[in-house]
Amino acid sequence: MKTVQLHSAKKNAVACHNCSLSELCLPRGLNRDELELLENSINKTVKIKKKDYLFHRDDAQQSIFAVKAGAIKTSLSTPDGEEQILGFYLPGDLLGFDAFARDRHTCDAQALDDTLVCELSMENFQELCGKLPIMRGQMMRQIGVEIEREQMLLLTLGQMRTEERLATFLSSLSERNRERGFSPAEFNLPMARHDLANYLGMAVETLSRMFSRLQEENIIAVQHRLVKISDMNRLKQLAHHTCRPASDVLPSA
Amino acid sequence: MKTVQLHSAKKNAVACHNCSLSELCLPRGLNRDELELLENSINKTVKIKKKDYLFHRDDAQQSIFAVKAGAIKTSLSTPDGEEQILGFYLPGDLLGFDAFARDRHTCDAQALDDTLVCELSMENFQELCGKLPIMRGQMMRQIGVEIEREQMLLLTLGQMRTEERLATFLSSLSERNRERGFSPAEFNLPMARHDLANYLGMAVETLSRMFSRLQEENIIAVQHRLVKISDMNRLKQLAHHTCRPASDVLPSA
DNA sequence: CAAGTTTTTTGATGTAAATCAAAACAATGC
DNA sequence: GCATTGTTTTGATTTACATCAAAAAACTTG
Repeated sequence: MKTVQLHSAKKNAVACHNCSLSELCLPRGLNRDELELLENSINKTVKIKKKDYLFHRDDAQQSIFAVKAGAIKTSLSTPDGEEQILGFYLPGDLLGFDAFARDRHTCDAQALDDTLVCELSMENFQELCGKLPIMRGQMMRQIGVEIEREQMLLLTLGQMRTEERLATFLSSLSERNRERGFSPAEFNLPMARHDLANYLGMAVETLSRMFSRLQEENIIAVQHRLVKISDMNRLKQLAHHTCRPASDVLPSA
Repeated sequence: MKTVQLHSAKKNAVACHNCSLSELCLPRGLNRDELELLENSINKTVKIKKKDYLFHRDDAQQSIFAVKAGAIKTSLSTPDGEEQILGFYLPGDLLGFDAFARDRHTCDAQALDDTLVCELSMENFQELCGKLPIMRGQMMRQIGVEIEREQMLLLTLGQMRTEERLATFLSSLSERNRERGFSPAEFNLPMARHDLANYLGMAVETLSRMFSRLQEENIIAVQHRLVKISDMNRLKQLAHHTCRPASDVLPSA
């Protein structure tokens, strides 16, 4: 349960320009020298075992991380032990921006599975941002993605009821898979029910019931962590049109 | 209800080094030339009337804004017209970072009252970030503040009961006032009940009942938008869930 | 592969908060 | 001043979801 020792393992390194995630990480328009500068700045393939922490709340910020394989969850916890999961980070996602306010992380980051990450030290991050405007733009874009993600979750927690929350989650995970060239209709959930329920602000029992409900309605088929979406249209309907109890059909004023 | 025409009004400008918010905006350690560069980059005192929009969702990002007087709310809305308020921006707060992901704003920003903002165009923002590492650091810090703020709200919406949510909100507004040299025990709420209820993810009626409850318990006294905190300890106890950094030391078990 | 542990699902019941309804209270205009 | 409109509070009722309880799967481990 201790934070993993980083700044290690260069073995098994894959150069950025060969990495399958390069389209996500690498800005276009870097010349040879700039690319080399970037490659030399990154500590490749740090390994984190399942349930180990990438960082803890109040840790001094060392780096920005990019997930290469596996999955990370970030969470805040309260003095009395309640936690709120803030995000799930899958291959291609960047994390660590939370520490910008105080140079210390504001949340915990724990591996949901054995995980590989690239590490960009803050020192190198600063240097890259100073020297390469393109890299700075790319980083700003990633920060924007982080802010947008949190805003969507706020909308979900604040306005939707439980079935809609799950439909929204499944729908956006499906969309994400599609964007990355995986099947949008069939995929494995990277997290346990407990974590997903917490993330979506509901009890595990409620989440389970909502899975059952979507299954009964023939919108999805679930077994364990495998989800098959059989009626994408209806799923997206549930996710988009908030089906208010009484009047779903409002006369357009 | 139209987005205000900006890039105007240099009249009534107050130079940055004379502005009462300078401690919030200005990084330390800028020399004469650097300060001048900053001052020339900023379009001062743009006026927005109550209920006008500073920007809309999908607007191309023109600028980063700093609130000088008044108040701004940002919100997301769903296709069916439900909205979720994401944040309230008071004097000294910066907003506009949401657009980093796509160069377009992801939310709406509306004035809750007649409001003054400073405007820093993205062009100048980029230039400052490139030329002045100190400014870049300051901006990164502000982005971190934004991320942290959203994370706290996620915890609030996901884990707390309604009374706790209100207690947390009042407690942190009080804290904010204290930090800025205003009374932590007596202040005016900058927003209507409707907006606060939405922000805190509850019905207006519930919010009203929670105000009444806190008043019955002699923790606060409210009349309209004026709030007096009569028992700060008990308020903070109720807001106990909230994890704040170093300053928040709770003496009780 | 049986025995234990953890995770997930299903069922019964309780409750916090939403919704419905209306009064009290401000703000605005003529 | 009184009517008009919008905001906030209070009360009665409903409900979506949490909680409690336990069975059923699914992973462990000897």
